Amino acid sequence: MSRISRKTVTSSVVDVLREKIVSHEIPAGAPLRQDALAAELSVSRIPIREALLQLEAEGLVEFAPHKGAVATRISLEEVNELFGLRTLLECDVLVRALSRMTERHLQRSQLILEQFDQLLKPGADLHAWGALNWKFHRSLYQPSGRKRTIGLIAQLHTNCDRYLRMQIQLSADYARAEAEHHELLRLCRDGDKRRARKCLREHILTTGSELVRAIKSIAQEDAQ
Amino acid sequence: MSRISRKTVTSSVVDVLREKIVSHEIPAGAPLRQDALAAELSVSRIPIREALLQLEAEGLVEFAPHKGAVATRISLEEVNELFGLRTLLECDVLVRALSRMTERHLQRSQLILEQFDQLLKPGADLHAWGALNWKFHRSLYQPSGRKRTIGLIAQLHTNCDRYLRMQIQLSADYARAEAEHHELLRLCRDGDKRRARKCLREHILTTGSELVRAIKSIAQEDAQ
DNA sequence: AAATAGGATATTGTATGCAATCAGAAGGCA
DNA sequence: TGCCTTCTGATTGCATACAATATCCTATTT
Repeated sequence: MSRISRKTVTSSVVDVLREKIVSHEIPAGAPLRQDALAAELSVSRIPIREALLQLEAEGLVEFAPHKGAVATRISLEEVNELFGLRTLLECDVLVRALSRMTERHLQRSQLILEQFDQLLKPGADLHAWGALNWKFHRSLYQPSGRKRTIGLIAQLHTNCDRYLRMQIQLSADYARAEAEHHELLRLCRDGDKRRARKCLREHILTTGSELVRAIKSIAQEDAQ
Repeated sequence: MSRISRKTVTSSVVDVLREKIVSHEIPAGAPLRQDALAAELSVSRIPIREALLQLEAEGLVEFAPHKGAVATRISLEEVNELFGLRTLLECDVLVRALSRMTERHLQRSQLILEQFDQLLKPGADLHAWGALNWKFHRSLYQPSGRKRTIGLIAQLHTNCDRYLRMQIQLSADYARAEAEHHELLRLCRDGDKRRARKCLREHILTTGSELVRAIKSIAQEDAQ
């Protein structure tokens, strides 16, 4: 069942670096020295370079010829753009998915939500939370069959996660997200396209604006 | 003015291979042997590998570990999805751009359209046509300031171009596109968001469905 | 003292070579 | 014959080594 899939060194490096960047272990703006990373991960620079190229495509890294890679720094405008893109793409694909959604799909999504409930208590393993969140959203979109769109959305989620993890004050927002997930799934079960779409739209946009607000307040504290 | 920008070998290889794929000199489904390409372009396999990774991110190539890269094969559904995505993203970004569009922007777009007129006569240098087409669209979207979105759209255009070039019977469709471009620019000048959006939407969607129709008829001929 | 040129050092870009893996053919066994 | 194993050639993945470029420091000049 579980495919053996020989992992290449490069793909492992991609995963490690992605997590380091999304978790801010590598902070935004930090230069990514190939030698240093190679030594740290005990590999040569080739897989490091190839990994950095892939991360550049994901928007987590910027490459400058002969100067090296840097973890992308993002502005408030770009956060807005990211969440705007998510709204646009996810609402579209959700509506398409609703036309083809079966009981089976709904049950799968329900199961993921139940895993969520268990996760929330111990107090926020952010990595697991982000992964599950994406899994839930993806589960809703998959019946649409729009693989390319879903791939794009996946990248947007990775980027959004990175900034969501800047917020320390979690419980309130995550509880809200949790409630909205249940509401969304209920509307999908009812097949109410219009309301489901609206619910998703607000789910994404409020998350985005909460984030922007939090970042702004952090920035103000720093300025003092 | 024009930055010197030392081109790396890798970036040249990316350009060469992209053009080969988009122009169908490398046909869909063809395997891309690293050694062969390296020999052909007189470089080592390293820049070839790195180029293939970038092209994978652009959706022109698929990489399978230990098996190598293949020029992506695309289905009719995916063509539909591509044009659907373009519609969604481009209409959104156009509306945003219209709020900030100045006379300067309009003039720049106008100039590009004039270059178009000259191009059409000699009889379709497809590469130049695609490049100009993108330049015109981008010019309309740039005032939005949505860099990330525009980047995504750029990739979609590359992919669409690739399939547009399957159509041999050009003049009719390109003349239509040409007329629609003028119409679109006029509506932008008027600041008529609703009509401009609708015009763009139809511009993209009809191009897409014409393409699908053409591909279908080709496929039918082949089947006989 | 400020600015500039030059060179030393750090870092990236690319080539070459070897190891790991895959695909297909040859051969053994039921 | 049909199926599984083993081998061989082709191909990719990765490490090492070298070349090209950028960056920083210093010395020199004005």
